[in-house]
Amino acid sequence: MVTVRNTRQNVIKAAGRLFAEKGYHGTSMRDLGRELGLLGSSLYAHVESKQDLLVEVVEEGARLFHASADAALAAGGSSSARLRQLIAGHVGVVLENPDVVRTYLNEARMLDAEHRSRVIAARDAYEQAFRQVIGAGISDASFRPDLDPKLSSIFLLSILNALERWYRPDGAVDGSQLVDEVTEFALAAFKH
Amino acid sequence: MVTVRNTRQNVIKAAGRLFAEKGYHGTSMRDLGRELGLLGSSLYAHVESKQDLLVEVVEEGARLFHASADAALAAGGSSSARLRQLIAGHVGVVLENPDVVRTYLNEARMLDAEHRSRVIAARDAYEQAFRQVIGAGISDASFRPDLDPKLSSIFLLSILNALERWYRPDGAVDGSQLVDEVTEFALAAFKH
DNA sequence: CCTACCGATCGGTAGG
DNA sequence: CCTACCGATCGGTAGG
Repeated sequence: MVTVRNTRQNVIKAAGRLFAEKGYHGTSMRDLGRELGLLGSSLYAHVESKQDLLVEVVEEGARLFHASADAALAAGGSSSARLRQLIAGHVGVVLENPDVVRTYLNEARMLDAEHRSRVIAARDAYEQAFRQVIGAGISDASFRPDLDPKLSSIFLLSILNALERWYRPDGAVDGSQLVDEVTEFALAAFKH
Repeated sequence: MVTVRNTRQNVIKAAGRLFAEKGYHGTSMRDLGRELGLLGSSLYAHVESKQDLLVEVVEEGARLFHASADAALAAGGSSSARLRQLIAGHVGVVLENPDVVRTYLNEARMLDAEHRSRVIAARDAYEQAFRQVIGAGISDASFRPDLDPKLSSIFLLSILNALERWYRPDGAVDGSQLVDEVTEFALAAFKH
């Protein structure tokens, strides 16, 4: 049996796991210490505060989604191709980082006002990427003209953000099928 | 200035408000007492425990959605008419009971295992109502034949359950417009 | 619904 | 990362 020293990074990772599972306020520093094999008070050698841990996890979530949207838009292609990339990227972020994503989506509201408003700004920017691609698809007649870019981006993101609530990788649907199903559903709603 | 005595019902209502806003674990009995103008300890004249309050709020949420689905299916009509009723009913429940719904959707996982499994069963039954109507719509050729009833009911419910996260009644979209927009989006995804 | 508490647990610190 | 704490707050109770 090997006993390994913890790093700041794996403390943050374990915090994401517990925040996702039991919520920020439902997780004590002693819970987190137990998860890592040390005392709650020892965590302060790695982080400044409990809030600090939440900030780190949530900001990682924001970075992941931002990077995904960046890559999707940089890939170029038709508006529907870019929309497909946005969807595939989002599903990938959710499936590969379930704890970070759950904390990002459900616990960000527990942040202090300053950090929370930065998260809201990041989410708005992310939603703008979806809205612009949908708007472009309407302009070039890929999508139906009566589509509302704002509402339809919210509806699509509602589907994508809810994945964390029900999708289990050991179920009947694998990751690439999931991308296909969400994409087909969205494009069916968007087309003429 | 009048000082009114509290009832069990308005204690539960205030609990829903705070649980929705700050989360179950983020709300103390003293917070709730302050909200009602009494001491935290005085709440125990109305309820047995803090968990008891969560149970009451969450079970009310389950009842509201159950009643909505019941009414929608009892109204009869074509499969797409029943789907419209399910959607309108769900939106109505969310808009008229935002605190109860937010607690039902976000805090039910904080319940003890026994109550939580009952909530999960109630959600499954509710999802079944959507799934059956979608299945009927596929059978009678109202909806496209390649639609997956299970996944498409989840996608539609994702949109409906996310309303609590973004919709504000003082915004640009009113309740009946919201029903129309969600309905149009879903039916566009379902049609041939 | 208040007074007066209870033991347990919370986030966090000093010093090593 | 541990020892040994700290004051504050937690859910809850006895008795009125």
